Amino acid sequence: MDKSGGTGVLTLDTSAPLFLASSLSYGGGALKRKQPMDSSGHPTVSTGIEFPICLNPRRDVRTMLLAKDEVSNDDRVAVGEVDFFSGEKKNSRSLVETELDLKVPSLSSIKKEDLTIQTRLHLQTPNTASDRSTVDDGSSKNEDDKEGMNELAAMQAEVARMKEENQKLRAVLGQVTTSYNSLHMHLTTLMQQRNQRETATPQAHEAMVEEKTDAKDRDHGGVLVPRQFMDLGPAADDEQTSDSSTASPDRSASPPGNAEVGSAEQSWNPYKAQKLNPTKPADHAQEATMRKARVSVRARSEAPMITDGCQWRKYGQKMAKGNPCPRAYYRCTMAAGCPVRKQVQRCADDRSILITTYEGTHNHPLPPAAMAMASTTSAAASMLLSGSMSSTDGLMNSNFLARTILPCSSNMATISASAPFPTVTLDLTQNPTNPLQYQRPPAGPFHVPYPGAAPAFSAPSQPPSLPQVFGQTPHNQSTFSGLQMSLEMAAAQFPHPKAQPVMPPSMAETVNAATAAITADPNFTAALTAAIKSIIGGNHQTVNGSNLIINNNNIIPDKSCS
DNA sequence: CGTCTTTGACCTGCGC
DNA sequence: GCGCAGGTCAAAGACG
Repeated sequence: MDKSGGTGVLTLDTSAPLFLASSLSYGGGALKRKQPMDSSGHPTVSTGIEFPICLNPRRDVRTMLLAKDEVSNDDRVAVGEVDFFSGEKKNSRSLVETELDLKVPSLSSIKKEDLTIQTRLHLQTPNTASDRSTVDDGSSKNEDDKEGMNELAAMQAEVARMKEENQKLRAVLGQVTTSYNSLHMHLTTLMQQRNQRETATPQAHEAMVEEKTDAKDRDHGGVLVPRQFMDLGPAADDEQTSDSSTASPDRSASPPGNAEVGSAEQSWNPYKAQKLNPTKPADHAQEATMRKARVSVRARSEAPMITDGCQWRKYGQKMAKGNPCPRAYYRCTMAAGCPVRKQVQRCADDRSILITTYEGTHNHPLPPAAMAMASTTSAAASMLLSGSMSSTDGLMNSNFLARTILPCSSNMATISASAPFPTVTLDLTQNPTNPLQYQRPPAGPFHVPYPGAAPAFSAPSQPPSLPQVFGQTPHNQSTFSGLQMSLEMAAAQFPHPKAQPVMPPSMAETVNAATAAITADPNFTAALTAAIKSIIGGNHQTVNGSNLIINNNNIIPDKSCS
């Protein structure tokens, strides 16, 4: 086992199936066979492919990896242990697992849950070596067996208790996450208003002051979310129920005086919205920004479009300049007035690559299969909105993320934040050398709620679960080659000289801020990670929109696709 | 008959 | 102001 450059990439030998063990273990157990040791006497696993493990380093998450060929039937021996919190390779004590160990038949069935939430308990006798020698001696074997049985029984009871505690902690984590989202969105709103106030005309400034006052009043009501997300939240649900008879949700059929319906329409069509309600330019600017935040997915697929769990209706098709393949426009039809749209277009150079660009946030409950994209796009939208914060904030966040998300790195190229619209690009086209496919994690409290949505809204009829990888038809399955948060990019603030000629300072600043905001947000990280948690492999980053590829801090123009 | 797709027209923003 | 490109609308047709 090795750790690779502080990126959290574990290098493993996959010639032997791995066991991902929980951390409940105790020393002093019988070790019936030797394990390979490194020079420092620590157990080792020979290197092979890179196995990215995405963890939130701010949580004390530790993972042991067991090589199957190092494990006997009776005793499973931990051959390595990495502390993801510090990034250090811990003293790899020989540990004997208990029944809590999560044994999985292969890497492909490792779940994110296994990697992110674990409870740790070390009950280690003071002198492991003496225990080992005692066991190996065999003279007091019966006595040891009895003690072992007693310990085992105690451990089993402890395991049950810890499982319960773990569940409680998960619930708390979910609540904290929700609260954080709400606060974050409020902060985002305030920063938006500040930025707009700085650039607004005096008249607009006055309007902003009034708007802020109104917002303050609303804040006293306990709702602290940007306007669009308010509109797309429960209020939008109200619209959905009250206006469900409307056959065409995108038409301007909103009756006068119905502010919520009108705002939903506004978010859908900002041009009409400005005509309908020209008195609040700040709101519309913000809505437009939110609406324009995009998530682009590049995946290899022969299908006309990827299956992401949502229902879409095609409403247009255009020939885009520089691409012989037409661009199709779809809108979400799972609920009336849902503002989410997507564009589907094939890459000009490689027509096997399907580029799907999502825009907007769903205003309705989603099936688990659709949660991946929904979480990703909604989180991206909110985080990209945060990207408009000052560069100082972006710098702060980038440093923050550099400290915190490095272990979350994996090998896929994905991040983009660029003009004209802030965009996150998930490049899933890199052919995976290790096409691992995670199973969908079990439903849990940790999810990315709709940004700014009240708890009531985050509890739809179908409880949100961790996003499932949006799938392809079985015969034409897209494989994610890996996800890579733009960690090095943000942390280094584009230090490489090559970056300068191709990226104007303002653009770099924008990308930095957006990237920092995106990656510093644990929810977005979680959403993105979960959305493409089958990602493993590849090793480059892209900054799309600005047509850049960022690879190990080198920024090069991306002319592959239009 | 309802839903969805197709496709030309229209609208808007932007650069010149 | 004009042209271009991106995005959207909406009528017509296809399909089950």
